[in-house]
Amino acid sequence: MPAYSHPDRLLLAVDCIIFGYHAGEVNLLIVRREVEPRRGASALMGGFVFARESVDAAAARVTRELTGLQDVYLEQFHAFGEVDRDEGDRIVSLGYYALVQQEAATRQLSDDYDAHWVPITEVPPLVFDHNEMVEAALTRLRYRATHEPVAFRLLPEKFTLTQLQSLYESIFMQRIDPGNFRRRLRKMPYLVRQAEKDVSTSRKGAWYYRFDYGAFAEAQEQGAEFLLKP
Amino acid sequence: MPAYSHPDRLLLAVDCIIFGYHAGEVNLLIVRREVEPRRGASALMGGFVFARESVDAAAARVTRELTGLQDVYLEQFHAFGEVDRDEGDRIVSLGYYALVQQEAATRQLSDDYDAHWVPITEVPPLVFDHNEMVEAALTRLRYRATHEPVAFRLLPEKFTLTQLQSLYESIFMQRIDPGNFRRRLRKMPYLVRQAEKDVSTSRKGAWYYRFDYGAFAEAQEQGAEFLLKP
DNA sequence: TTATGTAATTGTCGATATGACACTTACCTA
DNA sequence: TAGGTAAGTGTCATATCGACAATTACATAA
Repeated sequence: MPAYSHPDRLLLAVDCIIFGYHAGEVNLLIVRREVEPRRGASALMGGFVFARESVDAAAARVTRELTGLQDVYLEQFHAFGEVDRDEGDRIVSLGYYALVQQEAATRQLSDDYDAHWVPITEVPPLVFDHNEMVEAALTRLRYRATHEPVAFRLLPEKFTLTQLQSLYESIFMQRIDPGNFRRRLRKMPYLVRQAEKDVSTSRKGAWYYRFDYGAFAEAQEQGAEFLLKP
Repeated sequence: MPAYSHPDRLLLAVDCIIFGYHAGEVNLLIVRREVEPRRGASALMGGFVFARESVDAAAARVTRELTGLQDVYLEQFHAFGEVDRDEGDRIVSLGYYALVQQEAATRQLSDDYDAHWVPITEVPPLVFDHNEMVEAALTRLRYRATHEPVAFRLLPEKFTLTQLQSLYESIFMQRIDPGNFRRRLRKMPYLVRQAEKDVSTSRKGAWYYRFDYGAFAEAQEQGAEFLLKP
């Protein structure tokens, strides 16, 4: 079989869709391309997969290079492999999306890439098929945020239920009824109320909550399933 | 950036998890490996991605080589990229699952690969991480079959509702209440009853149905969403 | 001191969906 | 013609849902 005897070797890359959350909006971290083709254009942060590096490790490395953050939540969501998707060499790219705490990432942001955050509602034209990648990443994030408690990665340790609602409104780009949303939250024993309130946005103040991963693991063992629809 | 100046070139493959359905069971098409390492062991059908071929096209080609079928439903579901996943050269592999009509595929099956069907409940040990791939493919298939009308690809043109239920029972590996399942089906205007009955499994006979893709497209435009839970 | 406004939070209620299961239908065969 | 079996429908208590009203807490203005 010729396919096996003389296989072609290809360039394999990862592109990282890095999501943050700030002031009621989910944002996307984009960079200015440093290499030809399309040098200087807006793009996702990416990099090649090395021969002795797993693809997950490559995504983690690329994310770390830009944000300085370790242990970031990363999910691979799709491989993009049209022959002409890149304008130069043929490159197959694995799409990963990352969920980071925007404040922490911004603090350690590398200066080498001219990176900046843009709201996901105002993503500018990006190179190649990167806009398509962002859409696919959002689609996957929406699914994941509904079925797994991953969205909390975008929030600080302590957050209010109103913040959580705003986050979901931004992810799903739709308004959510506060009463119904909180009814769902009230049934989650792993959302534990803290002793303090956030008094920055209202006179009454909103209770801080924390996601208790231990309690969640316990609930899961009892057969409970996370489900949080917008 | 050294990553860009001297990128490594890798072997990129596709592996196809080919599902069929026969006699109440979802089956998996596996082959005997023709090349080292692990020549002769059971494996998924796979092949390398050529330099001038999209990854989707590679998956379609590999599926066609084995089954002789064109226009097969294929969905890419995950890229497997651990460094040591293959025992020989380092190969990154894209997982695709295919839904085929088992009878049609079996009729045209290539003799070159010693292929045979095994029930998904009795998948033997496969080479490398191929068992993991099968599990991941099933997980994705379960999601897709719930939210999109793809499972019909596994059935003949005309099928009975009991057959459809058996198919879903096999995909989800759980018993389904006939009354409740049929209540869901009854609300789908794009499932059209034919004039004939299948009298092979009961004295009463079961009405044949057909999935009307035109009617489904219409329903979708009206905002209807496909949802069929087990 | 009290009224007022606003965000936070809880409660209500009719409509709809769900799971468990009983019931009916059609038809061949003993 | 009685009985068995798969096919197919109906019932009902319970859970869930969306829409929206009502209440709470508290700082500030009057």
